[in-house]
Amino acid sequence: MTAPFPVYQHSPRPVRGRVPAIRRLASLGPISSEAERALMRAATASRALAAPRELTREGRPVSGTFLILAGWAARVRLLEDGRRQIMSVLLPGDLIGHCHQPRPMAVSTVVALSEISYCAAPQPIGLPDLDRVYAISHALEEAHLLAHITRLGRLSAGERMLDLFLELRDRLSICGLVEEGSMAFPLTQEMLADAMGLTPVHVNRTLQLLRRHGDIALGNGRLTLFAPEALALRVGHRVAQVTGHGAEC
Amino acid sequence: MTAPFPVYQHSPRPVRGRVPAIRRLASLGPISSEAERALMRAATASRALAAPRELTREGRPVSGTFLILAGWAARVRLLEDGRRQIMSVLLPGDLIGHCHQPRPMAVSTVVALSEISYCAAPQPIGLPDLDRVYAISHALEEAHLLAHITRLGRLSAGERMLDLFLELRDRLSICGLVEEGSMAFPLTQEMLADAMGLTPVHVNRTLQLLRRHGDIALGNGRLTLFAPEALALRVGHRVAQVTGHGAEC
DNA sequence: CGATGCTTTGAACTTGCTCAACCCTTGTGG
DNA sequence: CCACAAGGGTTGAGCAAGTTCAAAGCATCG
Repeated sequence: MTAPFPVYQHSPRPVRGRVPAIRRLASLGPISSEAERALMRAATASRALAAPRELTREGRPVSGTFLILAGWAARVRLLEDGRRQIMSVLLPGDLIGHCHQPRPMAVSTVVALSEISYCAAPQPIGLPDLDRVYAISHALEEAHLLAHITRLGRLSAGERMLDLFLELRDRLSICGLVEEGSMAFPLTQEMLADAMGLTPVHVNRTLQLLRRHGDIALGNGRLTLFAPEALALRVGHRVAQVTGHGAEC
Repeated sequence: MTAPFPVYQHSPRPVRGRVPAIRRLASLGPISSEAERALMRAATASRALAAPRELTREGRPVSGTFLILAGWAARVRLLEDGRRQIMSVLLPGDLIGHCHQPRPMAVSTVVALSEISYCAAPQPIGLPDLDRVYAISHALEEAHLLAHITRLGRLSAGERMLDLFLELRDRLSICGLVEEGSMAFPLTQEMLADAMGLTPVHVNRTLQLLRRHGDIALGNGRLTLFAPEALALRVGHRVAQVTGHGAEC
């Protein structure tokens, strides 16, 4: 009962990468046990943040790089008239505010979409593995932005949903957070609307179609994708991945 | 008649940053004369590419980092059924394929939208200025991606157009390519449609509205924005910029 | 028990899409 | 010099996708 991630208590044995966030980072490239220890140590000093709270604010100075340990967050932009756009969804193992330069300002506002647990990401100084893994993570994040642009620009409401669900599934499964095609899914329909550039009402109707069509099950904070490979084919979903020996760019 | 950029021949004297691409990079941070000479040298070995040709192909190995010297290009994604999304527009001074890691693969397809002139970007090895400027350029590019996501997700057709036009104006003026609010604008309405997630027909009608409203003049390869500050206010346009002492991130 | 937050429903409406044609300019070959 | 093809740009009419507003349903929680 002392483990910080109750969801994973039932994991049979303490395997390497049992913590979802570290599991993700380790999947991006080999990391030394020293680097892994630094991550574990950082995760010890975790902080919690409740649902609609802000972690960083666009234009404000930030105190460092954060690592999400549990829960979902998002980079959002708010327009004057109240319209909101979720620019990217941040999952366990994702970094916030990482960059190679001294960076006094945050580019984007980050809000918690569910209760989250996060920590300061360990400095990669003297840990080249970590540096490399951070860079790959950053490259992947950019790939996700590109995917989101295509989604918003050229996919219909139904395609958009499925494509996003597939991406989230891919990313969560790396963390070990998908079991039999089913995953915890804390987004409300309103958040989905803000991510997809739709209205909540239309999200609701689109979800109903997808359910009726037998593509998904969504409710009670869980999402299940049925025949995800077939869905991926249908919407032309591509998996963002680290290719070959290094990062994409 | 031997200058590679005929457009700038009339410039009265050879000022520093006379070449648009170098002018942009120099605007991102101070660069040593050594770094600037490296850029000039690289620009000497420029290559040309005609309008709908590809510079890199998604998933293909790439031979290095390129620097756009003149003309417009774009990062595009093609869907199976022929839909196309322009994910970002690349202008003189923009880098292609820059990243900190060994990068065997291109993340995105880059096509020339007009006749372009480009060169290999000089290696920043031993030139920390250049390294920093490249990183800032990269950070700005990400800021543009975020802006594009918001545009596609939450702005109406008219707002989208104006917001994109304003961004392009900001970026071109850094290169010294805007004169009295007017700039060369090589995009066809079809390309605009692919960038904005609209159909060419709707782009046409939206442009007509904007013209009638006295916001813009567009034709013969030139775009003029009337009262750009007022337009920026109207659509809530934000200028992506490098803040304070370092890069955004 | 009422309040709160999320989901669902209906009906009218608007924005943007589709298809199809036409126009205009530019360049090319007979 | 003209004909014609090709690549934009423009127009119209009908349609589909997504929005708006407003209300009701349904859990959970204090």
